Amino acid sequence: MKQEEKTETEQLILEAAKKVFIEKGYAGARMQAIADEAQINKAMLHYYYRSKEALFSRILESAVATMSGQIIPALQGKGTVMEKIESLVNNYIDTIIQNPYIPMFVLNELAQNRLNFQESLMAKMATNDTVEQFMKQIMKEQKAGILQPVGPHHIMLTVMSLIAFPFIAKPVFTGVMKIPEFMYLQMMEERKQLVMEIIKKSFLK
Amino acid sequence: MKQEEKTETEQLILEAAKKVFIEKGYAGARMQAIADEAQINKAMLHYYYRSKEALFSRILESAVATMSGQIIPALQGKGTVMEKIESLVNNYIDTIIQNPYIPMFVLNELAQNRLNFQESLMAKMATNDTVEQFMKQIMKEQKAGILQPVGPHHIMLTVMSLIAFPFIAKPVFTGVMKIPEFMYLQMMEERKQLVMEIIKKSFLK
DNA sequence: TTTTGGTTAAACCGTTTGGTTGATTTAATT
DNA sequence: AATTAAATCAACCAAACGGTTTAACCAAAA
Repeated sequence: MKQEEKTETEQLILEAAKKVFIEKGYAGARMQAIADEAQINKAMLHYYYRSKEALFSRILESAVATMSGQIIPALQGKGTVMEKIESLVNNYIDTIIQNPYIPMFVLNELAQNRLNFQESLMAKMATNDTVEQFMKQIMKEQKAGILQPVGPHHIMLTVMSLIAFPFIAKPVFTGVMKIPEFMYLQMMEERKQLVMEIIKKSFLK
Repeated sequence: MKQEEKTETEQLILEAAKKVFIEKGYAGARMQAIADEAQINKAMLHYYYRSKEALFSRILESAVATMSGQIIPALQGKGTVMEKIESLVNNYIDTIIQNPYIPMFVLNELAQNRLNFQESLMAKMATNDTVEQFMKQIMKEQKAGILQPVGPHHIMLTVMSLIAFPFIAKPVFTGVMKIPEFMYLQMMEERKQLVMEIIKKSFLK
């Protein structure tokens, strides 16, 4: 067996852990539940990943990678601010439709700040000035009279709000308001266009 | 001692429980930690509130009451849709500034749906048709040509996104982006005006 | 004075937790 | 066929958990 590629069991564990950790959170997740989900023995979890924390940080990092993998490329390279935001909105919503629980998961861990997750994220951001560059581009286009003179932080925050919150609030729709799954998905698809209209009307001069 | 009003200890317990539950979530919260926070004995927790679940549901219900106490009144009575939204935005942001962890807490519990929290919320909504009435008002103003013809769900979702998400993302600002607390608060104050501008530009004809 | 109810600290209980162990099976190598 | 190392398992363990009980303490009410 090659050491480079993961064994089937390792993959099973990762997928099971992802499901359980995202569903229950770190404290609520049980190693036995992960083992059951992966249909393996509990000892295997510790055989492949030393501890609950080690396994968890793997899952958390892959979730962050999924998110930043959509955000960073969209904001890089050429193109106007609006073009980049449009790319961000489309890519991000598509990605999250397939992993709807990721935003809540990451924000939750960020809030609890288990073992300095905040600082490790900060370090990752520092080595990559994409966001900072994008903010500078916003200010440049504001001076050029293309964009409204609104604080760049507010613009970023607004975009993220419009994209991410609908997924965080998903249980409100499917659970409390009893809106069926397919209708919720349809709303999220419609949202790409709506969000862009909102952003353009709000921040374009 | 009067039975109607809570004893000092009961209040101490509730406040300690609120802090610990909101900080750590249900699974992560420890009864001993709540007792320590309240500076009382662990036995007292069970003396006043029978179990962890009972204590937790008290906290959860009060959090929901705080939120719906701002949402429901703002949407009732006379006034145009925009006037109601403006009242909602101002009241809600003011309330959440003082309880910034409530939205995350409630949405989190909704996502995990511990012991049918979703259904109990749904029942509470059904006995109060404020939201439904407000949606009808939106459609009426759309037919009257006051509002853009956007799905009422989208409008509600957009408003909630713009209001609630910045608080859910607070750790990103104060933790990852190292924005100081006072500057974050200042942003939230600025947001009342900005959010209304965005909503008016987006949904008013 | 006696009684009552809030309060405390500590010991205790049954269960569940993350984690370990040693033995056993599997699969590739010689 | 013999050897070896990786993979898997059931059983186990110490610690921590929510919750209970006990016994003593105290202030106010009866």
